[in-house]
Amino acid sequence: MYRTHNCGELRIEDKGQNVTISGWVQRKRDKGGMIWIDLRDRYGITQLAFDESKTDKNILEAVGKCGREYVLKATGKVVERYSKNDKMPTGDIEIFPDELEILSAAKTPPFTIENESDGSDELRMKYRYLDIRRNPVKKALILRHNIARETRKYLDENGFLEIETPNLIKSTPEGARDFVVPSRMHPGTFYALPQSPQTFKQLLMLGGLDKYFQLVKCYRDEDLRADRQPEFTQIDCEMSFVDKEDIMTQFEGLMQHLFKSVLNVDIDTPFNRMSWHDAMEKYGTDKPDLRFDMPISEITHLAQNKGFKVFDSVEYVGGICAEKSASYSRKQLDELTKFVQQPQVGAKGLVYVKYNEDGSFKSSVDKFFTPEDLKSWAEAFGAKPGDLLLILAGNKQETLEQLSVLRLEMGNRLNLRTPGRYVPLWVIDFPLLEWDDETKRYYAKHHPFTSAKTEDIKFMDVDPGKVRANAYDMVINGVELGGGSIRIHNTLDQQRMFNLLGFSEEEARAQFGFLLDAFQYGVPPHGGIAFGFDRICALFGGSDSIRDYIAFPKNNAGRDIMLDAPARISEEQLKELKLKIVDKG
RNA sequence: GGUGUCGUAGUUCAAUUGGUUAGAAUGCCGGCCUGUCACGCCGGAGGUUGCGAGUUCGAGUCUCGUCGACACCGCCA
Repeated sequence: MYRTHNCGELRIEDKGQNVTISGWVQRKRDKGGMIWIDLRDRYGITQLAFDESKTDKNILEAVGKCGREYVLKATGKVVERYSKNDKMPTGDIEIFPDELEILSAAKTPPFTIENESDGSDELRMKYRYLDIRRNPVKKALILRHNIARETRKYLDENGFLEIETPNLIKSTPEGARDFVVPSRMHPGTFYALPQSPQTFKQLLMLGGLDKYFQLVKCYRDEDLRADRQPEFTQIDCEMSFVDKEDIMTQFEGLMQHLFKSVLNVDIDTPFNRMSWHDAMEKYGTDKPDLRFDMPISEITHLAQNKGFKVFDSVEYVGGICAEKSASYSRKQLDELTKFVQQPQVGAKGLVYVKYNEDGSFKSSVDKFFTPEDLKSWAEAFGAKPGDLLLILAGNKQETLEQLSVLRLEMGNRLNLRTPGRYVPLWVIDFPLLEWDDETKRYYAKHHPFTSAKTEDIKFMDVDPGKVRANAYDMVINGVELGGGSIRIHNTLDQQRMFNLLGFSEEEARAQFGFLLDAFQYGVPPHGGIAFGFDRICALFGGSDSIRDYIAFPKNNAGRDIMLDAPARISEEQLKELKLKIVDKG
């Protein structure tokens, strides 16, 4: 037997028991005469003690060999410590082993297995199995497990069925790039890995299953980000005989349950709602962080025709008001200017107006504007003495986006993005379609199965860009956690949608014939939502990167540096698949 | 596809802005120490400064290329 107890559970009450524990050597302290080993497993650390004058010679010899991360099995009596450690749960006791077995020797690990490791990200990813031994990584994976368990519990209790859908499916032209898998039995043809089980879950509704969910891997062959992996997990859900309100209420409930059961945090329902249009105008983004307000105000009409060419020559002038920041130094303002001028942000420059405590103004454009002008701006911003106005100008769309980035930066600098505080929001009334200038056609903003708002259907033929969708995104603290829609549920509307997207009837049939056929056999009105499970984990864990919550993530370039994947395959494999590599890049 | 930052002992970083033998901490190895728990003390080993070219009397430092890591833009219905 390898253990009677784990390394985290023995207490003073267990004094006198004969126990066996197994684990890894966290640390060895040789004091001369006395030697201690901290033995670690998933549950904690227990100290082994060895007395050079009393412990068996063979055991001492084995102890001498032990280095960090050796795997040991130790049997002995639990004794009360002579000097206790109140920082450890097991700090009152230790074990004097009378048997010790080295189960596995270990090379010295390339980085320290401590809460604050000395290893870089790259090194820790290469040796991810060692990294996982560290408490922060272990905790993140436990958090992920807890969120998964509570998701299943809530959805089960609400009548949802977890149903698996296939991973080898068919490539579709819309949306993200597909990962593709060659078929051996049908040379020259390919499966695609699903970007989401979208059509399957709709067919499950046709199948009458009513309420479906799945914790499901999805795959998108696009470039990575801190919050984007090529394979990721969704909480994918669909319901029948529901409208938008039913779904929003149901999944506010899920989120409320997760916050309460996993973090013991109370969040209020119903969540606030904001139209996509308002979000873009007020915050420059469709996923505003509402832990702080600092909305964007437009002052184009106040700032133009006063002789300042930069403002006169543009479509849009607007900015944000940072409270109590008029005392910002030249250096800080230069930093902000540099920040917005980074190519990633792309602003040409930054105009500031300090609304001083004494009511006077100091700005970078004093040459062009009178104090009265600046006062009118301050009023437009709702600014008070002591506030700092930060103003950008340019093309409207781009400037709003730049202001949204600047707003988040100011939120960070002013510590307004409080960790542990959660402000949920539904963003609704998304445009159904997006015009693409390059290909001169509309694309579905969400996906081609999303229905239009009834009152906007009249614009469908005359001004499709104006049609709003029955879609909703859940945003918490500026993170887009999930989104969904009420689906189209009749053949005619679906065909009209494919038409708008430029599909010929034949193309629509070839791609989605099974769905159009299915729609002829009695379709319940239905809709659903999908959450980024990894993002929920990162939000709950307080991290910006989902990699910390994935056991074996891919790096920035989509590689698994532990496996060294992707990799070449053998000539035999290629032959079997009837594939030929023409250009190795 | 593009932009930016970075790359120096096993590891994390430094090197006075181009100048002697590239340092520190930590880890590792050896020795001492009977109550440690980030133990302590003494000693030791450890380097093709990612790789390649160039400028220079002289390059870790400057230039170009290349490879890699990270963040972002494009992309992600």
